[in-house]
Amino acid sequence: MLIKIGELAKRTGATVETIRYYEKEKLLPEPTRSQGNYRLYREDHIERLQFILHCRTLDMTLEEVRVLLQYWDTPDKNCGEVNILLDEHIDAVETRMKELVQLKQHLLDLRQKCAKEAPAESCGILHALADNSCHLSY
Amino acid sequence: MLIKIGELAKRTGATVETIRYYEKEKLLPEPTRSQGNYRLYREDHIERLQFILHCRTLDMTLEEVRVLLQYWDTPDKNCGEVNILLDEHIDAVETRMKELVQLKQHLLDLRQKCAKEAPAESCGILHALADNSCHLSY
DNA sequence: TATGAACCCTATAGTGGCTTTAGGGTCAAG
DNA sequence: CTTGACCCTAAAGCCACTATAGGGTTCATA
Repeated sequence: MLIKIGELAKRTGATVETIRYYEKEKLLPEPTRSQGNYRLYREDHIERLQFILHCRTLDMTLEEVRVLLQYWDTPDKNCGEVNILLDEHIDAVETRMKELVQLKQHLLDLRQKCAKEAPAESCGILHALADNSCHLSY
Repeated sequence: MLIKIGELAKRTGATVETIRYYEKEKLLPEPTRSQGNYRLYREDHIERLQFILHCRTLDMTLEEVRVLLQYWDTPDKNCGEVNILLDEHIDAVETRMKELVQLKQHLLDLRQKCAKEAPAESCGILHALADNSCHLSY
């Protein structure tokens, strides 16, 4: 059961362009072609693309995905590095979350400084952003 | 009191390259030059660069910064749009935070699936990532 | 048989916000 | 007079796509 790229896109939620991009990046193997030079995909292509897309919804970089796919392709290798990669990724997400909590507080503080419309000259927000002794910077 | 680009970088925490980039993007005005064609900056350049850098630590895009700088440059304009821009930006940060909370939970769920090292073949993480009925996707 | 719409192809450029590289010039100290 | 720290420009590279230009294929309908 062979499907064309548009069908693969529909089934996985990727765009056609993204699929071609992943092929160029060698994350997906080159599929066979039809007489008219259309790409023809099999089940295992669907599964592999879904693997990549899952990783991407988890905010992994394509480099991280590449590492995971290597394990995927060599099933008898020890998967210890998979755990490490995931732990590091969780750390990165946590760090980013903490940054965003700080960030949001800074933004709320800043927003407080100009409750009403006024000439920009007297706008507390612009003054706070310009103030170099301001404690907004990290 | 005129300073060269390296000194400006040191005082603001930007890199020399970023400063030149902001100039090319017309966020910073072209400074005067020394005889040897070195850029020479004044106090107001420092303040303007700090304004931009503050905005960037608040994760604003350079387009957003450009809007704010416009108010900065026309002090008698009404600052209402500044408030709107900031409110929208706070919304965006909140949205991203919620996404990251979800994301982290997904990652922790996933990490659970492989507590110990094992051949990749039997690694629960890889299986979960490949499983197309997996509920990890958004 | 002609034609039109829906799909497919390649190659290339653009996005944002820098960073890096290549290949130089300037300037003060030793 | 040379060394080293600094400065200059122009262009390419980064990531993960997205968009654009300019075509070719396939299939149903007129």
